[in-house]
Amino acid sequence: MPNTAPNPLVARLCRYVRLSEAERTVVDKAVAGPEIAVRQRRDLIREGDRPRGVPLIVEGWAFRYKTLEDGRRQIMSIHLPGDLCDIHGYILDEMDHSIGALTPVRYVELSPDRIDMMTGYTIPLTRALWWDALTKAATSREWIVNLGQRDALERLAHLFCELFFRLRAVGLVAGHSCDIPLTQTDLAETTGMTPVHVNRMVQELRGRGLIRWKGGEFEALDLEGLCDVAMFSPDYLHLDQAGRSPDHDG
Amino acid sequence: MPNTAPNPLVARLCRYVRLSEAERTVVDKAVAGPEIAVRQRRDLIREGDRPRGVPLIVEGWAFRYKTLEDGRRQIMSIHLPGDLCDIHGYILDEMDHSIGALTPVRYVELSPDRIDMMTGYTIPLTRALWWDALTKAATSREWIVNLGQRDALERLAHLFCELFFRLRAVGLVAGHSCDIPLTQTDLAETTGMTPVHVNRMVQELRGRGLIRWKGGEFEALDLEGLCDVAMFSPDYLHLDQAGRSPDHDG
DNA sequence: CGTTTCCTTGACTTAACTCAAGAGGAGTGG
DNA sequence: CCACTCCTCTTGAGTTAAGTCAAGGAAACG
Repeated sequence: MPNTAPNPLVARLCRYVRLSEAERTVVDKAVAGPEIAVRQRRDLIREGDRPRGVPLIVEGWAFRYKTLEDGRRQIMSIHLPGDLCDIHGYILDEMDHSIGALTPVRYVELSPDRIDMMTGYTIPLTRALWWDALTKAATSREWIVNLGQRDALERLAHLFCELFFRLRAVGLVAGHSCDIPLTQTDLAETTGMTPVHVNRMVQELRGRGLIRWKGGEFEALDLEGLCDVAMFSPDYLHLDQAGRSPDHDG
Repeated sequence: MPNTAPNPLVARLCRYVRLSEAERTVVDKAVAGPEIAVRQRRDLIREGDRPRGVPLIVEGWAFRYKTLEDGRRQIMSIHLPGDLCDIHGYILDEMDHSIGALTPVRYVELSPDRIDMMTGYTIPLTRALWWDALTKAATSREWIVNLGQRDALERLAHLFCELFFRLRAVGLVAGHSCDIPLTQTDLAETTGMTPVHVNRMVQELRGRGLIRWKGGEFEALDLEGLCDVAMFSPDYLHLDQAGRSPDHDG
């Protein structure tokens, strides 16, 4: 029985535009398909593979990464439930990086023809898909700023802020708390520092009373303070204008 | 007399697919429009502005950047002639960053309806536009890897490699030489280091006999060696498969 | 209950930054 | 044509943020 749960892509696209019943049906059809389960720390797709379709994360956390010849690894993006990984990525002949599962992940693979079914169906739907792609591009750019200009503490704080805002946008924050099921080594590979130094910076954030984070449970004790440390502004996530109809169920 | 010069967007898209006469005409029409000249170090568009259209760089080097509250600045991407800056960026209400001119720049601003004219005209054309957007996203991700995992020397070498390959792809390399009209401060803001340290690293690359770079003229004395230092692989630029018909006028 | 993974801490090292000053060019105006 | 400024590049000396190495502890796992 597919899709008894709310379609996460519909939820996502409704952040950007108001979708008609017909549009929702099209998206539902596009997403209808077997869910694939990936175990923690396994890959959804590997560098060098020919892309088959576009993964839509239904549950769990995924991440894109690249490994250098000498083993250094960098996480290039983190994908949360509802995230579409690179719509149209299937156009390229070969993956230039890998996508892995940080936690156990369930996802649906949208085939090119199902993508085509959505793009070009109506203008608002196309627009919403673009919007999603654009915010992902903006997020990549923000990570460049983060890595290039912020020091270790700011960088870590910024990542926590981003994750917090993104999780909140998909309803995964309760109060000031959410799950952040990353290891400190994951954070290190994301922020370009060593695990040891991540540890020290996490403690610093804890010591300043900004965050609690233990066993994967995260709490923003002082969100404003955390944003200040990070010089974080959620503008690049383009949530505000988008959030004009949070009542997805019309 | 518009477009006596070859249309740079046609040239770009022909890297990805073979375009029909009709498709070329559509692209020509989309690009037909007044060229805008921007003086060196001025902005094409600023953070906070409402995007008007999509800049297509005709001549010169442009760059996206973001400035933090305290003045630190990061260059997030570099745009060379033929580059389309974020097709569909006009969908977003507000720019979350600025685009400036590194050199004197001439560009055409494609209005949303001209973009729409191209997207959806035919499948190959749409595909080519997507391809272009995808390689730009891949480049952003590679910059993340660069900033996160490579040390100063590798990082600088990597940037030189990327610029060299990209310039070559648009016919701006002669032999092993090309213009790289950046200051060392520009490189610093791109690679997330200080100008002083950029200087030292440039000298190191010179000292190893890998590059010559003086007065904006760059020469890859030992391209292979430079790629080795950088652990550079041009895969992410997705030039190879694309380059199957370099004879654009065929 | 043993093993593995992850977190934590300390002591030491190093890559990169900071500050400061000088040199070389390019452009400008007297 | 020279003096001036401005900008970029260069170099040196001292400092600091972050990395390295190593070991112990805590928690999770089978």
